[in-house]
Amino acid sequence: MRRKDTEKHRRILDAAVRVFARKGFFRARISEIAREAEVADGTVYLYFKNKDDLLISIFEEKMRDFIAGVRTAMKERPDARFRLLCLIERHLAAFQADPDLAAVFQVELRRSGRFMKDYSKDALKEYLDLIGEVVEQGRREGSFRGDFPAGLARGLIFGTLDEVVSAWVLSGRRSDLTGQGEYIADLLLRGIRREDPSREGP
Amino acid sequence: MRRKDTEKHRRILDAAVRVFARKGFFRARISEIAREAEVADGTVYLYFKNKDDLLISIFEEKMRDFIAGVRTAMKERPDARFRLLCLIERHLAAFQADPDLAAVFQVELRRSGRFMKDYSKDALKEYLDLIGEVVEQGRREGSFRGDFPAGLARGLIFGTLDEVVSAWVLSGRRSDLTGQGEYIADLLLRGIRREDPSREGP
Amino acid sequence: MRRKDTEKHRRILDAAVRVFARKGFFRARISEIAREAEVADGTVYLYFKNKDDLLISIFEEKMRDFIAGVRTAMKERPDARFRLLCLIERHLAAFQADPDLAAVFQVELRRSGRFMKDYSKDALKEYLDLIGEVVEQGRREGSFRGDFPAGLARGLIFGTLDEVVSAWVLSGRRSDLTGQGEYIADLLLRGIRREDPSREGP
Amino acid sequence: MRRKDTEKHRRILDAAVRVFARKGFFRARISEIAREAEVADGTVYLYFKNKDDLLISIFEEKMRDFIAGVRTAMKERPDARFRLLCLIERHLAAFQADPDLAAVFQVELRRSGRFMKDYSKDALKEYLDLIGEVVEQGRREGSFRGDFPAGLARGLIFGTLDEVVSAWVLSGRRSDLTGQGEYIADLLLRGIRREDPSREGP
DNA sequence: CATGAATGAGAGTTCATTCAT
DNA sequence: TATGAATGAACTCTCATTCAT
Repeated sequence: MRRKDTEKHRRILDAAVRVFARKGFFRARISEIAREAEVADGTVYLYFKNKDDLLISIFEEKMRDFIAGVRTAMKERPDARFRLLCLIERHLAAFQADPDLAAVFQVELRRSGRFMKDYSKDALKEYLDLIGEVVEQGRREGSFRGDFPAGLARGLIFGTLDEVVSAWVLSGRRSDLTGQGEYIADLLLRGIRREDPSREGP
Repeated sequence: MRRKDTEKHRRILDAAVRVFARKGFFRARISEIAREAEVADGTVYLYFKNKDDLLISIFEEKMRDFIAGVRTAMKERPDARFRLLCLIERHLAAFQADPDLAAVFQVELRRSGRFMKDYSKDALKEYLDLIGEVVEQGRREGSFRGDFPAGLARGLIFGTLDEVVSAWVLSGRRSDLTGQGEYIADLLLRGIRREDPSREGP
Repeated sequence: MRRKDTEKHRRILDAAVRVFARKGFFRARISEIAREAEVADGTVYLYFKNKDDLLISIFEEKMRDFIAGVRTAMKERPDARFRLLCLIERHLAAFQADPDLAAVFQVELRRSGRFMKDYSKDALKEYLDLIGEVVEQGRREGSFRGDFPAGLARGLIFGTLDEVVSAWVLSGRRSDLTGQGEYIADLLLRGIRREDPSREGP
Repeated sequence: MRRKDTEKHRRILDAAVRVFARKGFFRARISEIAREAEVADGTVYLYFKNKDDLLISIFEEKMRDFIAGVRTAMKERPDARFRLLCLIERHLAAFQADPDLAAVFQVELRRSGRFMKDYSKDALKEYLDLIGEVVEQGRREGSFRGDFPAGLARGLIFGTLDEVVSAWVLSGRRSDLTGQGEYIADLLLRGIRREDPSREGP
């Protein structure tokens, strides 16, 4: 029964992502999400409080899974620079693999700042914290610069990734997103890595 | 009477921009737009066919004014490179000056591709044509490269500007948009200008 | 100015008959009536209190003209039987000559008994009285039977005519209405005329 | 659950008949129909597409029931002449038993020919076909004349019944409708029956 | 847990009527 | 008088949400 719950919950959430991406939040109908999830309309309300909660849950649950995935993957890479590269690649890959999710994250969730501000602070903050941890580690290890606020580096990294994905979504998701990972990593690392002292030598 | 018509039309359109930006298209209520324009609900329908038409009209009328402004300003600058710089600066300045308009253009109008595809082709095409004219001029004058499709240059210029503005809107419209004009112009010109032959000399 | 008033009043009333016949009372728009009468919307309200009043006025004014016409025509025919024939023929001819008016009288005015009951009693009563006068005259002259209530004869005559016209309207106004006058007159007269005593003689 | 569906559907339809008869189609409010059917406003739209569909459904469903009833009753009467009498009596009785239905059929449904022409052709045609079948049978049996188009007899029968009911409705539904059945049957049969050959004998 | 029929608040829109010009 | 732009009440219809089964 537990498993069944989880499975139905997941089906509804995934159906919601597809319908929100296809129709936009307001044009999406609960009945259409229910039909696509192959449950009754009322069942949606056994798993989610209301339509808004469905949107927020998409954000929080997908973020939680994503963050957990990034943490796991990063464990295998001790070096902060590689951990950052890993994070960047996973960020891009996650959206490239699920363009509907990308549409919902980059467009629907931003529509009215209310969602981000009122409800979804925690999941976003956890992601920002994860980025912050990598930056902090890089500083401790001496590979990242320490001469500017750590929050700035965190914002730079997240902001760049976010803008790249938004541009990709708004441009019709035609180009290759993951292919840009290396360039972005290179660009970002040039900005935040400590200048190689060996280059300064005589 | 003519002036009054125009003035009320303008008041409703501007109120719609504000309300659409604040609430999003779907959360916006005709009654709120009417109240903000200080007219009766029914008056909105004397000037616009329906709620959708209000959104489309914002696009078309603002675009028309913007394009007319760019054309006028460009007349004073004979050189294609300066004309391009002028266009870039005006594009950024227009949105910076009216952040609500930016929100409507970059987010609301994209929601369902239908608007752009079904209704607002003409106004957008006219802008793309204007950009195309500048490219064409630059090629005739010999200052722009001619070794790739003209449409590509046009798309590069519009796409870059559009992405920059979208990123600015989605990031909360905090940064300075016009300040980026020179960099963008520099970047774009590096891509499309003809290599200076004098630098290749002995 | 008096003439102008009258002329505009008439134009609006005639336009209303046409539009009511074409669209039905509820689908008819004041703006359409005004356009068809070539006056401004507001002008309609200088001559009629409101939309209902327009319908009632059609009934009352057309009835008044019709009754006046019947009275004039009847004066030339001293005999009650010929007067009745005259009335019948004019009743049918009036509607045949103006099918739009027929549609309004037989359908729109009946829709909700309210009009007939609340507003238009007088004009209708005057017509019933006119019929009653003819019946009364026939009785005095000895040509009509006197052995049943006068009101019954009046009702028989009006009811028959009304039913014939209604059937004609509802059937699409295709057949010839006036052509039925003689048969109707014959039918009615057989019912109400005094049996010819000469036939009873030995 | 099936029974409940059917029962609510029926309640709404019957309430609509009453309210349409009382107020006319345009003055009738969905909210009033809902209240009279003891359901919520929205429930009306679970069973009927819109207000127009409600009117059309009244026609089609009542016609279907009526036609089925006539067919059943006619089975017990093998003779075409008695079958026609049966049809006439049921036609009149159906409306006499439900004067509200009569008002809707004879007045509301005719208002704008659109309903009859665009939507309700099938149900009406089925009734005309039923009448046609009786005429055809009478001809085969030799009791009805065969020297004029069959469609004419069908039109005569339906037209007469329709006019009689319309007249009854428009005159306030005061008189006895069913009582006229025999006269109407007699009248119609005199017109379409084959002259009795025995009367012609020597 | 699951269902889906029922609910009813609330939206966009129309159009009879008014009134400043 | 005549106008027609402006009004806003009132309508139909949608759809998120509930709850008896």
